[in-house]
Amino acid sequence: MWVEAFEWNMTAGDTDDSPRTLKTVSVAADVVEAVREHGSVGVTELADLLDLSKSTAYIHLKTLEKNGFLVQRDGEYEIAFKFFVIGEYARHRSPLYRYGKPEVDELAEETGQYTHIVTEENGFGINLYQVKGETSISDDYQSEKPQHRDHLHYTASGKAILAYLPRDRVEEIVESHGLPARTDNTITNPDDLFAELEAIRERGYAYNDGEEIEGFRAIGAPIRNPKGEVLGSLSVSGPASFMRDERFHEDLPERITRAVNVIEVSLNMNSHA
Amino acid sequence: MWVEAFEWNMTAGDTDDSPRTLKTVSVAADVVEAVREHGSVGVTELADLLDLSKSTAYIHLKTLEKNGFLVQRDGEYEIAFKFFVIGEYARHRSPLYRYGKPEVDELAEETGQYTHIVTEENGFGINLYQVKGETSISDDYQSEKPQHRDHLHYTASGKAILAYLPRDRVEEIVESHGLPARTDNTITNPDDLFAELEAIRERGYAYNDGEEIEGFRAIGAPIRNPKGEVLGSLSVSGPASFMRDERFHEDLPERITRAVNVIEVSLNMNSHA
DNA sequence: TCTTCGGTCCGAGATATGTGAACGGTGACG
DNA sequence: CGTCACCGTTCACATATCTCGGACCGAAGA
Repeated sequence: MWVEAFEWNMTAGDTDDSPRTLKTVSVAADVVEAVREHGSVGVTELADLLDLSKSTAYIHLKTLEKNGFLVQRDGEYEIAFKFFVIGEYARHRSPLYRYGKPEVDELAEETGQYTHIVTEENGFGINLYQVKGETSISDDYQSEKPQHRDHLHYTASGKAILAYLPRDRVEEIVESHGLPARTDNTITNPDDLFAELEAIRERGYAYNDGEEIEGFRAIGAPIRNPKGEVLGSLSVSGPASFMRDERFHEDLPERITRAVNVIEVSLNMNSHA
Repeated sequence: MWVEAFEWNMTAGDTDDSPRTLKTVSVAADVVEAVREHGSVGVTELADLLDLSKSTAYIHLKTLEKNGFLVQRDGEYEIAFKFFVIGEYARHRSPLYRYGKPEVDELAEETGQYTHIVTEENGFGINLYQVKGETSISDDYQSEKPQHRDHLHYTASGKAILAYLPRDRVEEIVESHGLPARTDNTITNPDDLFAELEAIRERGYAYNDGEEIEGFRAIGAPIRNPKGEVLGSLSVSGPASFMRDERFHEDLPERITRAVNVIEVSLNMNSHA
């Protein structure tokens, strides 16, 4: 019996579902990530950052530049707009975006608050589209540093999605990404989370009461296909002072659910099935 | 004597300005490109597409998936939203976007027409931000298939940029990307282009009269830094019926130039220099 | 002028990559 | 119900390719 097969370098705990992967490409991915984190980097800087030899760092940067993923500005390498172009392509390809956008626009107009459409990828929430309503306060909230990828467990949209994902999928996500706290109200305990998700399923939509940002509330409802699979969610968020009483507990939920229905109908009609 | 070193695969004509590049990474880049072109691909399909062995195609797809650049949906691989996330990051990092957006919004509001902010990368125009004004016709124009990367020579914004790039840079661009025609009015001759660019410099802004889309006109003005380098451009476009007479020849140019000035001032103020 | 630091380039050796062939599962079709 | 065809997956091997250290070069600063 061949025990040798177990000698692998995988940082203990890694499930060994390992189709061989290309090391060079993974390094390149690390380079992109590093460049993104640091905004702009030079050759030596990157080498230190990733523990590569200068020559390796150099060759990687040059290759990524040649392929259009990085550009040099003032001698330093930066993320190229190619990512933006491809990203926009991916977004516009998504039916959720295409059919969701009009509803988001309308909801934002009506409520005057931040309105989002979110989907899930690799256990994170992707903020596919977001509109800042007229009444929305604080330009700096999400305007300078917009989070286009975020944890799912501390947003209304995220929880709305989690509530309708298979339980084992949620467990996987919790395990791999954890439940980091953003405020004192953030759910950080798996049991609490599952209870919350159950409540959401009973209610049909999710609340967020200061779990991401102190003083901010949100309501999010899942968008599902006929098979019951969740594709994403629609949510409205605003200051607690605005999200109160009937508006928070009746009007908005009703309005959001209606918008979701419209989106779901559009999705089904156009899903040539 | 090892002559073998000269056997290189570079498709004859390739200038051999060869900082060695990573073949594997370039293949991965090709894979991404292929997936984007085809929307979604399977293993065998990709192998045929790029003349790879099935196993190689497989390994590349898996690697890109593991690194988050591709996702599997219904068994086929697609572009992941990671591109969108990184792309949004790049966009928001750009001062041109940050300081240009408010002006674009305002201009679109005032004119009711499509308003764009464009920058250049690798000889192409990148549509950093675009708003569809209230009066803008035809939802399908650029709504289903938004071009976020386009040639520079047949748009007002593009020509405004070209006019203020160094001449040899423009020649490079023309040489590598050509001057493909979009309509009968598209400038397809380098000499004509350079004459046009000269006219733009004298005028201070660029016109587009049906060179991209029949019946569509546009005005674009360059956004420059104190050193005189062009960073991008601002443009308004609409149907010829709207872009006429004084509006086309005086009011709009004046209005756009004013907006450009505002942007330039913001840029300079915040360029901690 | 000398030093430092960053980017560029090279040869060599280790190893990660590309490949073809084989396997297993699934759906189509007779 | 059995067979075929197709697709994704895996393996072991030969070799092309990556990584690395070290050397070079030009610019900036002391």
